[in-house]
Amino acid sequence: MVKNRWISDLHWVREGQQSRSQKTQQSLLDAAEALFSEQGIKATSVADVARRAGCSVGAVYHHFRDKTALLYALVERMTEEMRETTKRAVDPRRWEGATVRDIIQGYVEFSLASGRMRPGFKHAALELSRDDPQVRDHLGELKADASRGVARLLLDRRSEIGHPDPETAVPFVIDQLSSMLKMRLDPVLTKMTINEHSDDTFAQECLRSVTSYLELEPVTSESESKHPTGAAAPRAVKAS
Amino acid sequence: MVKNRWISDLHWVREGQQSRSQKTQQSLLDAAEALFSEQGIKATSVADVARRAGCSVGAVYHHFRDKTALLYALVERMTEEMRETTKRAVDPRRWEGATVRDIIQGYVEFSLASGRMRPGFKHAALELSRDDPQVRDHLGELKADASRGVARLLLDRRSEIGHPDPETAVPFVIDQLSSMLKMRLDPVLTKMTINEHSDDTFAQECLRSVTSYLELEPVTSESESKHPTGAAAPRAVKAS
DNA sequence: AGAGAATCCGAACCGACGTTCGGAATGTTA
DNA sequence: TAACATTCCGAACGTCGGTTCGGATTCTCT
Repeated sequence: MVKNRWISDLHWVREGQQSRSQKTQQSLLDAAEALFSEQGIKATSVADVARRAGCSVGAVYHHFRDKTALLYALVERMTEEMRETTKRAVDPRRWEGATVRDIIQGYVEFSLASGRMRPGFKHAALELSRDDPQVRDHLGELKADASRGVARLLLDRRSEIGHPDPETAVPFVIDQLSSMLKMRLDPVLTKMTINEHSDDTFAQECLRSVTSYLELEPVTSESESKHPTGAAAPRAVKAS
Repeated sequence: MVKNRWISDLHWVREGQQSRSQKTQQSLLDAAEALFSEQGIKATSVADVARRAGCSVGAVYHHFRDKTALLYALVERMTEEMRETTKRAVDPRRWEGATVRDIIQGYVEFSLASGRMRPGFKHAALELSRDDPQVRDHLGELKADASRGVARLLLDRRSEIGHPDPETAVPFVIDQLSSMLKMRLDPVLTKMTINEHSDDTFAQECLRSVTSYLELEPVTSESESKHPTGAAAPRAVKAS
């Protein structure tokens, strides 16, 4: 007799008793993530997931109440990761001594690099958020958190900013940058642009745009390359 | 006996003989467009379309070879419209005497206004282009055409531009603007921004950003309000 | 009016997919 | 090893939606 106990907070995911259970649960999640990101959510059947994970449909339903529970578990897993990553990335201590310019550059490079991880699944999550307002708000809040974090970093350096109204300008540039990055990172949306520059010139032009909009003082030789000292900020993947 | 003649160029849409036929074909297209934009493509069944159009499933299949034919016909209808609209919008004669600033402002206002027409269906078309590379390229080319049109208008006025490399800078700003506009216009993506300004301040800030990036000369009283003289450019819908 | 074509109807068909369930296989405990 | 729980299997079921098809209805032309 199976104790039908679902972990409500985790959206009807069963808590395994044996180590065997955890292993298949992970492989199910991995398989689902891969398939959802490759083919989309609706196009992936439960049988597909089971086959990819090397187990049966029954096993899927042993672990997850239904197909959407699998989805929610995946979204939770992903957002947890992202929350951690961005939390570290916008930690003020990490950016001590950095200029606005450094931060912007780091933001662009970081977004390009991290945005290219799990691109398909991020898209699948967005697909899910079309129908599910709860997921939409969840992801929106996550993104807004990150943006607010960067905004705080910049506003802490408002002495560098010549724009008359930094409270308006800073959120604006951040949205500006993240919009461009989203377009650039989405394989479908990319087709909608006319820009075909490498990541380097892209980052450079972003920097130039922000510099002039925020009216930062021009670069002096000594204020250059003030990247944070500790763990280096992730660099953009070089375009081939 | 029905002559089974499909119009291959129009993706297996039947050419009606009687006026009655054309009427139901139109109402089918209208119903499909409404439903696709409301619920998405996959979530809309053929029976739904038939019901909304006030006819039977059989009628649907009398006019369209299959469900995707209906889709293609709709995409074709939409792109035809868009092509016309943008062609008129970027006509150089329309912008005689206009400054770079005028054009940017017109572009933003125009995009805000036209982007809010049929938002759902545009999204559905994007959804379709996920799976169908042909549609993706088609829409991409359409968008790129528009962008190139605006770019040409701006490059024709390169004497106003202080940026050292207008060939790079102009496509960059256009992608920048269209990215922001896309985010602002997509109900899901909007959740991903921290900016909650009205259309007016948004347009204003866009203008400011572009002005400083392209290094345009500051506004003089006489160069102001040089909007095209003929048919007025569509204005942005005022935020309530 | 009447014959033949065009149009439309909707019940029936069919495959795909989510879900269930009885039992087999595997692990755990005594 | 015996008894019991956990985990897993996969055939079977029900639903849903795209598609088909034979016949009813409407139109056109003479």
